[in-house]
Amino acid sequence: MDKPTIPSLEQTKRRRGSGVATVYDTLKREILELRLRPGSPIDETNLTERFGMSRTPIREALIKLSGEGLVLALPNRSTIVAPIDLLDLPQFFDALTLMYRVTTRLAAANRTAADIVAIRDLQQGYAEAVAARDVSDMIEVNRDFHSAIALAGRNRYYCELFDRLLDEGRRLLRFYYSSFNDDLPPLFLDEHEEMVRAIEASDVPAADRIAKQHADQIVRQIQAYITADRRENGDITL
Amino acid sequence: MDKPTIPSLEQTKRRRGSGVATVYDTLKREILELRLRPGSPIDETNLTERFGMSRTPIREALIKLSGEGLVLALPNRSTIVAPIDLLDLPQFFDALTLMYRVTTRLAAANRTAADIVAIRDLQQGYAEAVAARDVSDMIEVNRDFHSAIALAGRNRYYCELFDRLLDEGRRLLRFYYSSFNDDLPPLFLDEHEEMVRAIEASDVPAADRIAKQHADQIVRQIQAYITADRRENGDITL
DNA sequence: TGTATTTTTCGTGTCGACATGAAAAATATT
DNA sequence: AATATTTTTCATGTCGACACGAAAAATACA
Repeated sequence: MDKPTIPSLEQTKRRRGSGVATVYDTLKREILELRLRPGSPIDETNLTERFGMSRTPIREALIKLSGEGLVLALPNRSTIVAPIDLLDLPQFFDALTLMYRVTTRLAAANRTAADIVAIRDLQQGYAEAVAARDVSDMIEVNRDFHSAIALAGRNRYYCELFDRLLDEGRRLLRFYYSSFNDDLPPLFLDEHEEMVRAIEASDVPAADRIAKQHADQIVRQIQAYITADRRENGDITL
Repeated sequence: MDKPTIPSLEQTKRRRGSGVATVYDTLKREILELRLRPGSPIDETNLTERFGMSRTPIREALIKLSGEGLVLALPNRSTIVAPIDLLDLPQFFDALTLMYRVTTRLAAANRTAADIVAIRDLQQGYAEAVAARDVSDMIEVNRDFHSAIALAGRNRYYCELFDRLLDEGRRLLRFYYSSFNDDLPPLFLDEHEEMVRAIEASDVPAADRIAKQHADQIVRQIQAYITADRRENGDITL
């Protein structure tokens, strides 16, 4: 098994303080893209060789990731990539739906012209990813799109929780789409467009309605996948 | 100025792994109780002497605290205790109110008998703190009371955000009550009692209504304090 | 042969020390 | 005297090494 990309073997003497950031960003991305399998152990000593730095900055990056729930630190034992617990899904869906609604409402109420530009930009990027049939990009841009909406709502508490949920959702979506390798995931372009229009029009009730509808649709899709009967030997004669 | 309590000068060789936990717990408590003033710098070397341990575990504790927003790490400069930004208050109140409602609703829907016992226990503790006129205890037990309700709601995402908000609220309440040294803060005993009853009766609409009412009252009180006219020389003849 | 006990392995938790860069102090300049 | 520049200070960022403890391997025992 080949290791995920080694980010910098060139020992060009990193900027002071960039060590933790590098490890943090790299690992976070790999975790969210499921390149690090949920539940798999993370060995500090390995990372030492991989990133070409001492254990201290690696350790600090892991602690930060642990604070965000992306890894799980087992005392005196190796840290592991946060498992995806399917039993937590109902909680997750509930929180996700609420945050979709609250952030979209607030965005409709508080958005500035600059916010609209940023949101439209990301919506455009999403459309391009859809056109290019690039599932990876679609997932990532979709996340950024909703995060930008939350940002326009101007509530850092919601932003933080929502970002965490969206990240967790990214892992779920990866999990979900990985089984439809050639199939394109459903396109949210229309709903996104409606959402942006409601925000731009400062129409809070409409924003709330569309957010709820959007959340419901996503939840339904993931649920459908999870509960799908994937037994391949169900029909054989015994 | 005397330093806050030195927790362990006895060098009884702490258990492995307890270092970070000690520093984390101690600092967190001191921050929430405003014994460490918001915005004041935290010197790692000082803590080294104070806790009698190397900088590594202290550093890791600070990183954890930073992840929870309790301290702010300035790159290449000293970490500071998270400032209380009064401009963030509207956001804070909005999120707090929503979380009060959501967690209380969920508690009414999902509580077990054991949850009720735990909640009643804390309610009892709050009553005792009120009777003893111990403001510190009141603030702390009040926080635990609502946290227990959230726990009964069985949604870890809400629990996490709510705990953070309650912690931040603890600092605000401390700030608030510190100016009424001998005055007792308003007693929420009745509202708490109503809340527990709604949860016990699994009455979601009632739980929601009381939670909202409770939140509104707290918000109004803090707002009243903040906007209070504290000019002491307003009436002098000039 | 299967289970209990000891030994070994090896990764984490902690330590002391050095390097770096930002703030403060000291000096030079107008 | 006031400002600009250099020097010094010192806390942070990073490093390599040791210690402890848990899992795994090896051994003893039934």
